[in-house]
Amino acid sequence: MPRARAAVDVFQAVADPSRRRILLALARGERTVTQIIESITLPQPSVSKHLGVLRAAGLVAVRRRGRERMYAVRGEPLREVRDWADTFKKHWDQHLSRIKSRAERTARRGKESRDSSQATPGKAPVIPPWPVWKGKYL
Amino acid sequence: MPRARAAVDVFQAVADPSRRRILLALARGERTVTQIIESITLPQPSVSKHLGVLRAAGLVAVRRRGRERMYAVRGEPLREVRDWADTFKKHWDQHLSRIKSRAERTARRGKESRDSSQATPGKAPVIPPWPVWKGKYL
DNA sequence: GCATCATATTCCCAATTGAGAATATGTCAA
DNA sequence: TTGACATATTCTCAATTGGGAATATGATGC
Repeated sequence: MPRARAAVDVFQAVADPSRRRILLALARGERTVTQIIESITLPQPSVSKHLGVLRAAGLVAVRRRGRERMYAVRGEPLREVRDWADTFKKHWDQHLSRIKSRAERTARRGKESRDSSQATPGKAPVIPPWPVWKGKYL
Repeated sequence: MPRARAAVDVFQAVADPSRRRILLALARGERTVTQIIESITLPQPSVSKHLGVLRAAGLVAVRRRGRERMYAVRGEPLREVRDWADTFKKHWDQHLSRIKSRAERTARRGKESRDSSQATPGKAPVIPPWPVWKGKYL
């Protein structure tokens, strides 16, 4: 019921592209906020705010060095993300073989009349052809 | 700079816990919307809407079976999530060893210029102790 | 102290989000 | 056709979000 806040939930924290870019910039080693700002084009307050979210999610660690702050990746929370996605590995392995078998089936019969509107009683494809719009699946 | 919409971006789509639960429910095989509703406690319109988002992200496939609809996981987009998170594997592998080596380096007379913020000569941990609240890092 | 650099915080705003209720669409069965 | 069932869509609402500008805090050097 409670909405997952980006300030706490790793998946939410990682959902923002700017934050992923920040993490990527930090992947090679510690960076100051100024260095991060240089690598990704984003105003300083935004970067600081994103860093705050990443900090709240435990994804970065801070250390003071003089008047600057060194940020470093703290990758451990990402393990959950990886493990979760990895759970579905079989589903993306299976995907191609499914497409393949479907293609073979379709090729064996000449033309397909209509697809998702009516499933053929004998063999109903699990994965229908997917409408694509702007490079994304609809 | 455009905000990533959940209806298109995989990371966003996966950021919602309810949607992750739906995917988990589908992980074992095709399910009807009603079956999904039964496995996760959430009102039907919410489930349908979440399924719409998952569909828009290419994470599920639909197939009609009579008056019901069978949803199935389409895991391929999750590969990007996994690969991205996997990029940081070294950061959770090397986490402890990094603290260790840095502690050793610093202990060996930390020449590292001025850590004017109370660099306790002897050990300056890269990762400060992390405040935890409700099992999450703050 | 004072000016300056580095970073964080606050405030405002438009857009997105997710829940919930009500309603609409579509399909089967009698 | 009528009615029950399965699912989707619409609408409203409150909360969250991210950007931008302005401002605040904090450390350094003179």
